[in-house]
Amino acid sequence: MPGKETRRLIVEAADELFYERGFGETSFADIAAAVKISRGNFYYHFKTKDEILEAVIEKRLLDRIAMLERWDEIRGSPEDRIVCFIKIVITNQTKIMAYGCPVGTLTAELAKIDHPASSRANEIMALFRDWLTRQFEVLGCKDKAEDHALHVLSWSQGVATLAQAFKDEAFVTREVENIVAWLDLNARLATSSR
Amino acid sequence: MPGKETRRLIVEAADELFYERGFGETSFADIAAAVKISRGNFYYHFKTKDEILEAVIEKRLLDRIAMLERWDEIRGSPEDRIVCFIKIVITNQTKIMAYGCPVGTLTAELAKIDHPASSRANEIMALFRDWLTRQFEVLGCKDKAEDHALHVLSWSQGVATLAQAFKDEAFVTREVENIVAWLDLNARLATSSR
DNA sequence: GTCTATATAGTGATAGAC
DNA sequence: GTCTATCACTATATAGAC
Repeated sequence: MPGKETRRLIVEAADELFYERGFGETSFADIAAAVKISRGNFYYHFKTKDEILEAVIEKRLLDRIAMLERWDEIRGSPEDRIVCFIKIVITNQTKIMAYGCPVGTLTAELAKIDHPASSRANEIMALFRDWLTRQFEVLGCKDKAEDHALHVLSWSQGVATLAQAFKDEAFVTREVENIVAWLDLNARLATSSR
Repeated sequence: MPGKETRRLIVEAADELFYERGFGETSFADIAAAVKISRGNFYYHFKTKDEILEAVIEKRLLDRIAMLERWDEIRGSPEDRIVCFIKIVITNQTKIMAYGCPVGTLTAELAKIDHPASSRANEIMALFRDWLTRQFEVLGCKDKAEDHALHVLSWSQGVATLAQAFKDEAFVTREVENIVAWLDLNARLATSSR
């Protein structure tokens, strides 16, 4: 069905534009122009701006779930998988330097204006937290698993914010080395105490 | 002169509103309403929205410079002063949970839309970086002073982002304890190697 | 210095032809 | 399912009276 295809294209374009410009600074006209459809047609697929935001958040959630499942399927230790997460800041460095972290900047923007979809956006952040917690649990960090998860997540947000502000590649590399060393230390501590 | 007073009130109100709602989501009408003046009068003091943004950034810079100078004047070690910086996330916890870090969220918003004042806003971030670098230098962390400065700054941004997303007070407290322990360790290493 | 009135452009959203 | 035309509203910004 070609109708669903247009809808998919709209969500895809909105996803990019919300990331690159922010939700508030992106207009229906911007999205319609990107998909090359009229503004009128736009409203056949989405009645309100909040509706398209909800669709974008849903897409982002599903994308991240798929990514984490791929990492789970990779043979390897939970430590390897946490390193996968850490290295996102290097993999996506160029985009992060330009637009920040897609998850962090959206949750911050929606929380600021107290938008109804704010809690929905937070689910993406919570998804990462819970996935990281599980990895640290498997690693053997029983009672500290969630603390460590939040620490790594918080670290990634801080690095993304400063990468965007200073565009300093060496800083990102150095911080990745530091946090991987921290992870190694905790992994060894957890293994030895078993 | 009462003219300067109105201008000051406008900048003060804009500063708050830009923090609480973001720059893009704050209109002249919002600011005028907060100061209780007409929109027309507003334009006597500021010709464009960028002009008031520049004034707000200038005010924020001066406010932070004054804060750091107060800390510098406090008798105590550079370690004590870095702890002052670290504890901002506790001092301003309530506001951070609602609106994030005023410095981090503004730099992120302006960088995203590639606003002309983006680099000006980054100066506030750079001010903290340079001040922290100086503290670490005095502490004796010669070649690692700036690395450590960026690490602490990045840490604060990460904590602010997650505090806003999860509103988890225990997380903030725990992270402060961790980074203070990290600072203590580095301070002792630097002192012993002198 | 402050006001009211207004110009102009853009926003989200709707109606109806094809 | 896609379009054009249009609505009501809000935004930044200006002109001119007081």
